[in-house]
Amino acid sequence: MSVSGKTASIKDVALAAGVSVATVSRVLGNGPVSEALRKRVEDAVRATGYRPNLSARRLRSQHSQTIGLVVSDIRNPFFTAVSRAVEDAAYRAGMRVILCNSDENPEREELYLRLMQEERITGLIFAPTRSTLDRLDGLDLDFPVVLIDRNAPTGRHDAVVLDNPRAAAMLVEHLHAQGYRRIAGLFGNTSTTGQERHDGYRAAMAARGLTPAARFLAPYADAAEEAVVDWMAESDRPEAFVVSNSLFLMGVVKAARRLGLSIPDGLAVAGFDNEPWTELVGPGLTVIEQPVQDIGRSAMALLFERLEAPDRPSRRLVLGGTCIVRGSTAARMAPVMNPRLTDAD
Amino acid sequence: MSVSGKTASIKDVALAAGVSVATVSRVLGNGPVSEALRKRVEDAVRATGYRPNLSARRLRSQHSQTIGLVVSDIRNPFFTAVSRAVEDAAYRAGMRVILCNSDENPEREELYLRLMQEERITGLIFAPTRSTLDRLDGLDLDFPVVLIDRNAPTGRHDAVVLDNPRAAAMLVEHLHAQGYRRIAGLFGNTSTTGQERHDGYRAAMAARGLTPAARFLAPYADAAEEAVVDWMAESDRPEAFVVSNSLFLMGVVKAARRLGLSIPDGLAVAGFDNEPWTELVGPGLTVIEQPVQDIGRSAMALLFERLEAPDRPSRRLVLGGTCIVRGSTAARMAPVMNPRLTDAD
DNA sequence: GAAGGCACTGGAAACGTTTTCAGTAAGCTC
DNA sequence: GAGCTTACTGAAAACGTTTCCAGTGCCTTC
Repeated sequence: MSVSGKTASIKDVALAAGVSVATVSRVLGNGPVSEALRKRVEDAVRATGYRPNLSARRLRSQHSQTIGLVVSDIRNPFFTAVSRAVEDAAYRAGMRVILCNSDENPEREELYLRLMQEERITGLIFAPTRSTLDRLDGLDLDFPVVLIDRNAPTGRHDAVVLDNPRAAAMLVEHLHAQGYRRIAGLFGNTSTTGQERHDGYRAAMAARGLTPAARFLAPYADAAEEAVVDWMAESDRPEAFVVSNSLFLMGVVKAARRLGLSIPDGLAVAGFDNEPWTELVGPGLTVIEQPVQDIGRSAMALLFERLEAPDRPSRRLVLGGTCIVRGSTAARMAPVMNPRLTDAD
Repeated sequence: MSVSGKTASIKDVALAAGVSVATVSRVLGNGPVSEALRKRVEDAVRATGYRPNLSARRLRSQHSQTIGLVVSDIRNPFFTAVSRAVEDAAYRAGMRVILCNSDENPEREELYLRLMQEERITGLIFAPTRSTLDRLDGLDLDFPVVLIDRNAPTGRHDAVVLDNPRAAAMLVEHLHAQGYRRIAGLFGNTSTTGQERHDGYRAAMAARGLTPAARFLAPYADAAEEAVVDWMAESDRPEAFVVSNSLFLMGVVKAARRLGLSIPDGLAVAGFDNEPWTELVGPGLTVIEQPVQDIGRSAMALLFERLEAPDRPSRRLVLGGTCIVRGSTAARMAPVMNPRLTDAD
């Protein structure tokens, strides 16, 4: 196509077609142009191998057509799925996505927020750490922000989140109905999500006259594994664990294996995120399935609505999760058959 | 910070500092500026809340500082990990990444390649379909391309790939050493990767006097599950499967479960990609671990080297995989103990 | 004390677009 | 046939930068 080394510009096309640059631009933008000229320009575009320069276009039109997406780590399958949904929606709308991984690190978040400003993004989809969430309202960014997964109750920004308290409560309810009583909880210590799930867990336990026992951990599988191993050696050894993400789920399974406990007899477990493998591990793991697709799509939808009506009051979209019951929470063996029930306190 | 509604430009900063825009630009770019003025400009930058406009900067400087990354699907954990490594390397080098999912669809690849041209990216990291790979040499793109995961032997482009034939051979060797003989293979039918792994499988089988039996499938877990279920009902029922990706691995595990076969006694299996969950499924799944981190980093490194020396001959970096042995390929029970060995043909 | 060099500075010209504005020609209306 | 539309077209002015070029002082050097 392009014969010379340099990429063709709109000026070259104009020259080749014998028209002004304005006309070329109009052809490209479907402006009013006579059929004859349009044809000539289109031929010239093909002949020169012209490709518009998006930087120039963005600069002139003051529309970056770019949305930012800042998550903690794209390798977290929840964010992988959400980001895929966001990207699909964006490309369908003719926009690009610029993705950043904060690693739950407020400094990196700040860095990336600055980057977003420099890119003049039209909007941001953001899963912030608690620390950044607190500062967010005072931050005057010049683009709308839609929070995902995490959310401040104060909410100056739009948000789409799972009904975390309810979801955690569902797990407790289910375990309770299956006969479990000593239900421990493991929650992430960096995000509001862990907090909210803990709240739901705590309330559901209390409502059933059970004493909550929760620990907050750094978001790594190893942390959960260690916590479980330690905890199972203590006097208030739990019968079941409710955990707030899929990393912890892995940690619990590993711990059970290390301790030689079978699931669910030795240790029942339920958690979050219906990843493909949760079905395959042991007897299958009971999880809350998040509507990841929906979350991504809705975040984009909220963003677009916000762009159209910048002054409408902020909205908080709360989506329900689905409890997928599998073998890891099968009905508890009758208490009489389990001497452990009476060995402590 | 910014008091007026509009974002401050370099002109506003210049005004506020009482200097020319050229000077502001020099301060920003660490050009030669007296200490006094530098100070004044820096204050003005803070006062105005100025953020450079990257579109303008890119347009003027003719450096997009952007690298493209086109993979089939970011939800494939292999690509998730690679993309994360690529992004880290890019941001460290002060560049951005623009990520696209082709879904193994040549038309989308073409679309995104066009997009990349319009973004004037400095380089592309690309995992193309076979179809696009064939056309790639004739495509005159105006940026260097580094292929990952997939690769044409003709190789006009740099590439970093796993030693696929060797890796597949390792799995066959291992299964053979463990006593398995009827080793079937499932390979992806869209990429060169499946092809290469098949070649290695085939050669390793032949070298041991075993007859290869391979099927090529669309890259979905379901496809593998069905294939296995069907195959196990046929007369040449395999004892073990070598599969070319983690989706197929899931499919095989599901099939085994559906057929009531235990792993490895009823059916042994080994595959690719050491994802966290492979350790947790059944007795643990034997897999080839790819150096994903390395692949991403090396791709970026190759890209940077290419940018510095555009005319150097193309290079192909072949990385070795590690065979992680787990229970799914435990030594085969003695033939006499297994009546099935003699029931067919 | 003139000439040259050095260190900084500002004006203005790019970069590749879109968009405003002012034309021009043709077709209608009366 | 004058006056109005209508439908298109091109020149030129942005957009926010970087960078070239030409100063302007001031210090050396002879």
